[in-house]
Amino acid sequence: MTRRPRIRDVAELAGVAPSTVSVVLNDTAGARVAGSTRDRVRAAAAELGYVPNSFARGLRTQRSGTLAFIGDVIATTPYAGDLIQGAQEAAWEAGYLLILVNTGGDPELEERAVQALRRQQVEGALYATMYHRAVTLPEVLDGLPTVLLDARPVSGPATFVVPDEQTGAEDAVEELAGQGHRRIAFVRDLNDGPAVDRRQRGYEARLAAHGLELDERLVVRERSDSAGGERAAAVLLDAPDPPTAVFAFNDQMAIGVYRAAAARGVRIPQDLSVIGFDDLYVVSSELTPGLTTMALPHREMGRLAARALIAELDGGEPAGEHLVPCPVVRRGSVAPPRP
Amino acid sequence: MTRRPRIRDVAELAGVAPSTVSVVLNDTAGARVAGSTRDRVRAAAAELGYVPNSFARGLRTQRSGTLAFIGDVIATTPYAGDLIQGAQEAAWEAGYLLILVNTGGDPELEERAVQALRRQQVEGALYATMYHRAVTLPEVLDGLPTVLLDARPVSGPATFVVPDEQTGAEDAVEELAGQGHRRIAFVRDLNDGPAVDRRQRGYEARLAAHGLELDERLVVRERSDSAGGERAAAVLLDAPDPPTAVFAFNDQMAIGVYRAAAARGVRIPQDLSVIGFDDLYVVSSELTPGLTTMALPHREMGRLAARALIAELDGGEPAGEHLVPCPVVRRGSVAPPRP
DNA sequence: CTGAAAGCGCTTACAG
DNA sequence: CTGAAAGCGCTTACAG
Repeated sequence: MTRRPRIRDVAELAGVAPSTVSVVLNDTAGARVAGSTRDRVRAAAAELGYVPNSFARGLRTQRSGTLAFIGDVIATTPYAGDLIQGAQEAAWEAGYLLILVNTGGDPELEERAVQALRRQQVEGALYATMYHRAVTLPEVLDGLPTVLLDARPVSGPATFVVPDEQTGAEDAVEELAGQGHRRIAFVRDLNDGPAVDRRQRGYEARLAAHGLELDERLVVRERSDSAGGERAAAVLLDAPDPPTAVFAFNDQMAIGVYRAAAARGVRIPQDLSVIGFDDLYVVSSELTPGLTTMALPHREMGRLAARALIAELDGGEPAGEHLVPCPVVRRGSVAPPRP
Repeated sequence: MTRRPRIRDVAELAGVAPSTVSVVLNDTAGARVAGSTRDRVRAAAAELGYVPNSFARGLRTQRSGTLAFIGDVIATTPYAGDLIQGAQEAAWEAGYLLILVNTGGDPELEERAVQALRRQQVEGALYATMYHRAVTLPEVLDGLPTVLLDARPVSGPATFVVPDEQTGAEDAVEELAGQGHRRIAFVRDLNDGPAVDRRQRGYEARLAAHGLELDERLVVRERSDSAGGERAAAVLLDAPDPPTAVFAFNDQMAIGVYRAAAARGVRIPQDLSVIGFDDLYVVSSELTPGLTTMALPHREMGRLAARALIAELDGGEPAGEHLVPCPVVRRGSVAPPRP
C-alpha cells in the first residue's frame, strides 16, 4: 500500500503551486486560472488518484461534511432500516456522510457517544426514536443543530419530523365509513402516547364528520400486540351489537382481530372489515386476506429530517413540526357492510 | 454558541504547555508528569468542557477512528438493522465510529461513496449485502482493509463473515429426524446460491446420517416467497406418498406451506411438521402454531465482522472465513409423526 | 518533570 | 493569472 498522494504531489506533477491545485479542484469561486492550467491540474490529480484529505480540509474550513444519526434502538424494529436509509440518502445527496450511533436508550452511553461525535466534528445531528414518542433532548446536544426524527419534544421548541397520525387515522376511518360502515370500533393501546392519542383524535373527528355518534363501548384498550388485539376483538365480537368494522391501532393488533374473527367464523371482509396502521409489510401482506392499512412513511421521514437539518446548517430558520402523510395501502380487508 | 475550547485554552487555564495537556489527556505511555499537574489539567479540561478535535489529531496521527459500513440495500430487508447494530456496537466498544453508506447496489454510486469515505480517512470497511451471496469487491476498495459481511468473495482470498448455512440446515433436519420423521421434504428456491446450496447440502448430509435415502421427489424448487412455498407444498401434499415433515428454505416459503396445509385440512404439527429458516420474527411468531425455525444471527455477524476488521487494523492476520452458527428457535410447528 | 518547535495536509487571504 | 505564507488544532520527538 503506497502512500496516498498529497496536494503537493499533484502540484509538482502539474508544475503549479499547491494553492492552485486547491483552487482548481474546489472550483473556488472568483479564482482566475487559465483553462490549460486547469486541465493540467485535473489530469495530474486523476493520474495520481488524488483524494483530498478531509481532516486537513476540515481543520482549515471548520466543516466536516458529516452528520450524526443517533438512534435509541436500531435493531428491534423492522422500520429502523428505512429511517436510516432515508436519512442517509438525503445526506448523501447534499454531500454529507452519516455517522451512525446506537445508544440503546442508555443516557450514559448517549453522552459519550455525543462527545465522540463532537470530536468528529459532526455539523449536526438527527435524534431518532424507533417509534413516535415524546423525548427530552440530552443536554450534551446543546449547541449542536439537531432535528428530532419520529419523536417530538416533551417541551420547548425544536425541529421534528413525525407521521401525521391524526390525518392517517381520519383517512383510515374514511376507508370504512366511506363504504357505509356505521359501527366502527377502535382497538387501541392501553397507554396514552403521541401516536395513539392522535389516532384516536382522528378516529373521533372522522366519525363526527360522518354524523356518527361516539360509542364508548366500541373503543377497547388492550396491549398493542396480537394477543391484545385478539382479546379486544373478542370483547367486541361477543357483544350484543358488534361492530361491522374495526380500526386497529397497529397491524399487530389487527392480526389479533383476524384471529378472533376466525375463531368465531366471522369472515373478513364479508362479515367484518378491518383496517390497520403501520404497514408492517411482512405481516400485512401475508395475512389472508391481505390487510388494508396506513403506511408509516419511515423512509420519507428520514429524508425529510436530514433535509431539514441541512437547511438549518445552511442558515435556514428552524422549521418546527413536520408532519408526514401516512398513505393508505389497500389490500383486501375492507368491504361494504352486509345489508 | 461560543467557540469550542482548544487545547491551548486548557493549557492556559492549567498553567502548562499544550503538549503537557495532550500528554495528560491521552495518558501517553512513558510520559512523566507530576500527579498534581495531571489533576490541574484534567480539572481545567472538565471546566471548559474540552473535547479534542479529531481532525487535528487525525491529521497528526494518521488515524481517524472511523470505520465504513457499505451496504447494498439497507431498507428492503428487516434484517439490515441487526447487521448494522451489531457492527456499530462492536466498533463502538473498540473506540471506533461507524460511517454508513447505502449504495443501492449502484456501482457508480458505490465508487463515489468509497471515495468520500477515503476522504474521511476511514481506516477500514465492512462491505455488507443484505442476504448471503457471492460478490466481487469493487476496485476502489483496493488498499483499504475490508471485511465482507453476509457475503462471500466470488474468488480470491478475503475475510468474510457468513451464516453457517450447512450446519443450520443439518440441525433443522435433525429437529425433524430426531422426532422420528423419515419422509422429510425440502422446499427450496428455484435458483442456486450460497445459502440454498449449503442448506441443501446440510439437508442431504443429515438425511444420510440417519440412514435415510434421498428421494428426489421430496425436493421441490419454487420461488422463495409464500406463494412459491404454497405451490411446492401443494405438490408434496397431493402426492401419493406425502412427506410427514417439511424443511422450508426460508420462513416465507414456510408460510406457504402452512397455507397449503390449511387448505387441505392437514394440521400442523399433528399431521405435518414444518421447520423454516431465517426467523423472520414478525412472521414466525405470529403464525399459528408458531413456526419453529433456524435463526439467522445478523447481529452476531455484524459484531464479528467489525471485530475481525479491527483485529486486522491492529496488525492481525486476515482470518478468511468466519461461519456463524444459526440456532434453532423452537415454537410449535414440529411434533413426532403420527404412528 | 515540562516546554518550544515542527509538522500533519489542506485553504485562503494576500502579494506580485 | 499564479505562488508564498500563514494557520486550522493537535501530537511527538527533542531539548532542557
